[in-house]
Amino acid sequence: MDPETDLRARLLACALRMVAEEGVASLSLRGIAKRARVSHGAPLRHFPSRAALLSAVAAEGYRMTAARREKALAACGPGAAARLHAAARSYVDFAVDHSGLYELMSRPDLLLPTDPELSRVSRPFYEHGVELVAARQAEEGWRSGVDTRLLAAALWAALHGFVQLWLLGALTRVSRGDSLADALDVALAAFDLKP
Amino acid sequence: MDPETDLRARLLACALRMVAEEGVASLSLRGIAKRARVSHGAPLRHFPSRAALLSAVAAEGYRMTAARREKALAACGPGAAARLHAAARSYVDFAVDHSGLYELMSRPDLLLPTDPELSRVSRPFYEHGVELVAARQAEEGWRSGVDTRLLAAALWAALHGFVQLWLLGALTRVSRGDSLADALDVALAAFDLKP
DNA sequence: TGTACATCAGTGAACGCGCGTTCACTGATGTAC
DNA sequence: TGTACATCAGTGAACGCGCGTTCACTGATGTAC
Repeated sequence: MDPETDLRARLLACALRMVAEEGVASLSLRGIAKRARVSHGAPLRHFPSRAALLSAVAAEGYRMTAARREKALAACGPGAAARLHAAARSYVDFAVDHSGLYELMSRPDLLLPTDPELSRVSRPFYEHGVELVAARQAEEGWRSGVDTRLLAAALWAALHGFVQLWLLGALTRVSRGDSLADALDVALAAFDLKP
Repeated sequence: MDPETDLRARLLACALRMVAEEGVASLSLRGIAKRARVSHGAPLRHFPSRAALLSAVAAEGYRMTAARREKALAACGPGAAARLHAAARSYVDFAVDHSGLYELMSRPDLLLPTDPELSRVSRPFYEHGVELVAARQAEEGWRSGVDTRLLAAALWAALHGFVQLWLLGALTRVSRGDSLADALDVALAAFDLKP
């Protein structure tokens, strides 16, 4: 906890700030070390490689987006449709608010393919999403004939693609206003994904 | 045309082969020059920078995917729904068959933001997609209340996200079989995007 | 309480790498007269 | 037909950069006796 001693936590905090401010490309070991006011070899005392450090940052991203979903679910109505919609909204909101971090999480070439911490935190996040889809199928008979996991994957894909286009700026030119929430709601409604 | 003299075309051909075989990361100026059996300074006689060369490669990618769509449209039925579906299928097929090139086309950080050739070839491709959506709306009253451009963008986003998940391998574990076409059809049908 | 020792986080110089780009050059080709 | 010149694609050495990682080290901390 002491910012002078817990260098591991400090490095992660610096990396989170850097990826938010300057993007994925700024995440070099040397740059992170410099930001943490520490010699450039020091990070390797806490992470075996750059990819390991970046995987830890990505894992933190999953924790953040999971927390955001929990908050959204706690604040929304009780129906399965409302809950699925709130979760989808929270996912997109997270990605747009933390676009650099989201990009890192989407770049397997920068992460350790088998990092245990990363799987431990990303898998439950995804499984929870599948459950939200299953709940809506069960409660409403929505898309009742469709394989739940494939439906969840397709929804995830649509959200992921939506975020990428939004970050590219391709959607601002397209949506009526500049509001992300409006554009997303219209897009979700077009696919019958809104309650 | 002469492979010994038209170095520009040769460089593009080499880059296309390299990105297919070894991915985006292999596309260094020096590597491309080496593959073309030419000194590492030679490419800069034909392209002002690495980003310019990569933009020309990406433009070729748009030409390829547009050609693929034309072929698919020529082979499919006459209805607007069938045509939209065929175009969507051809887009995903192209991305999966040329995943490295598709990744390059999706990486604006590697391309010139305002390359004229790239816009000249990508904009019509996208506009044609919008027209296919509009045609289905007009012919069938499908999603008739929804803004055409936003609907097209949402569809594009869904396809793009689908491809990314497929290339990640996330969908093979999810779909009933290993067939891309099957998974895509189920996903599109779930969103009422199939005829 | 004091001494000897082990541990280990962090240092900073160094290694070796590939990169994009620059630059003076060579040598072939085409053109003007 | 022959000479002088301009053009220009391609060469290869060099520059300068930032990178991940290695390595011998320092110095503080904790522990055993």
